[in-house]
Amino acid sequence: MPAVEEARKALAKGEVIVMAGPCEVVYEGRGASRLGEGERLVIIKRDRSILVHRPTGHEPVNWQPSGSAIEFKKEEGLTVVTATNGDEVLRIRFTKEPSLTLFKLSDEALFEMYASEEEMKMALLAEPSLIEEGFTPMEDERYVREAGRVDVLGVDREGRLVAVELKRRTATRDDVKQLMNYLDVLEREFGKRPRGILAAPSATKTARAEMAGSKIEFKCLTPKKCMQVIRKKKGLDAYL
Amino acid sequence: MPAVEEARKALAKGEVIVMAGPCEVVYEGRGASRLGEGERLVIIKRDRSILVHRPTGHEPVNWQPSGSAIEFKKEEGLTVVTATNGDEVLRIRFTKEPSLTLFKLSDEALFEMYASEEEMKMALLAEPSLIEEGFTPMEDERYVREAGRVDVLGVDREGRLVAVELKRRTATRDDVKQLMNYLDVLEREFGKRPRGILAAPSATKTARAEMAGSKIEFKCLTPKKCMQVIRKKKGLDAYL
DNA sequence: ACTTTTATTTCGCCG
DNA sequence: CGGCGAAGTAAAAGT
Repeated sequence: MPAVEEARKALAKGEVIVMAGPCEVVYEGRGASRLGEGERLVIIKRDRSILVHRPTGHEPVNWQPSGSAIEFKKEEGLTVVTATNGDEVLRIRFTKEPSLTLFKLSDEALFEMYASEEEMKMALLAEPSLIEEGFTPMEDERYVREAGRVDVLGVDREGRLVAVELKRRTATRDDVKQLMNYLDVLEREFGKRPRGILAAPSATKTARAEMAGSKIEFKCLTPKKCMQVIRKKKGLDAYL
Repeated sequence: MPAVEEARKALAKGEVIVMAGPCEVVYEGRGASRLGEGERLVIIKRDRSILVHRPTGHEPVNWQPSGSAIEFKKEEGLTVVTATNGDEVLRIRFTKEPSLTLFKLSDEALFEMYASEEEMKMALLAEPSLIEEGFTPMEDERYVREAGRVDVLGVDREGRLVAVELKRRTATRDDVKQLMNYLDVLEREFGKRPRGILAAPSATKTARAEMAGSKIEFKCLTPKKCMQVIRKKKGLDAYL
């Protein structure tokens, strides 16, 4: 079966196609690019995204996102692949017949990015100075009647009660309000309003405004930093 | 030959390796990620960059840039690939023996991004209003003694001489200075200082400051826009 | 659906 | 070499 036919069928069957061979590549769309003859890998995925990879560099030299219209043609005896997405066109012209490798891949797994909020808390408990010098955690996940759970409850160097709310991504105004809720309940319980610290990699503008108006403090804490602490801790544990 | 051995040799020979099979992927570095079992393509290039591609999505789910330390191992009978780059580690554990496809690719071609400056000039000559309404090009690449060449020399709607300098990328202060040079020479030649227009997709802050201080005008002109004009022109030519 | 923000951003130029 | 800005940014989250 000719390579062009085989590729069309494979794409229809949802297989991933890898073509390898000498080709010229032209892209025109938001920008424009030209790539002279050379040997590359062309990868076409089942969602009709396409990648052109040179033998070096971890980024594709050209590509088209998923949902592109992929066409396999023979033009003057040469195999041509075009991928059209709106007014953007990628055209790959193989100057010699490319090799064709097909892969039937099944992949339903969940991709989890970043350290989890749980891991961030572990890091914080292992290294309380991530919040501030002299911070001492007292309770992990303290249950606050009606309001829910405070991530970490502790005291600062001057003995003041501190409620810490952790977020693994940009903190929102809702997160600030939730922490305010905890502070309200804790104030009634202890007779004195605790400090409130929202620890997150960043905060939205509205969240910052809310914090400014309610005396809640912000502490920048990234999952990355937490991962470093956890790994350091692990390394230490392994050493001891 | 075992796949692990074969992969090592291929990498040493500068070949591009494509491994396909069910695997689990763990990344820890600037961030951290976990990807459960599923079938993926793993591409290892000769510059020791590595990509993990799921069957959909045009971006790799995990990767490591060029210059990573790539290791192929057998652990408890399973093939494991690790790529280490500084304190970043990518680990791919194949739960079944992966297929191994090797590609010997030679690619020395130049990659040209954007429309060329030449193409931008063609567009401008074909559609002078890209500069401003009433602009009329008079000379293409006018040689200015000692100073070099002005991209386009023309007159505006009020008959004033205009020197246009084209850049396909963000204009720098040096570009402004070059245009000023042309203006100086043209002023001596014509007895009157021409208008100077720098046409580029954007300008650096320093370039903008230099323009403000030297009465040089900026006209935003993108390669994309020029490509559109060229294509429209081509379409018209084909029609006539 | 549109806008804003993030990213293991990457990449290039500027200072 | 560090910092800043753009990218055919892409992709996710907020509005």
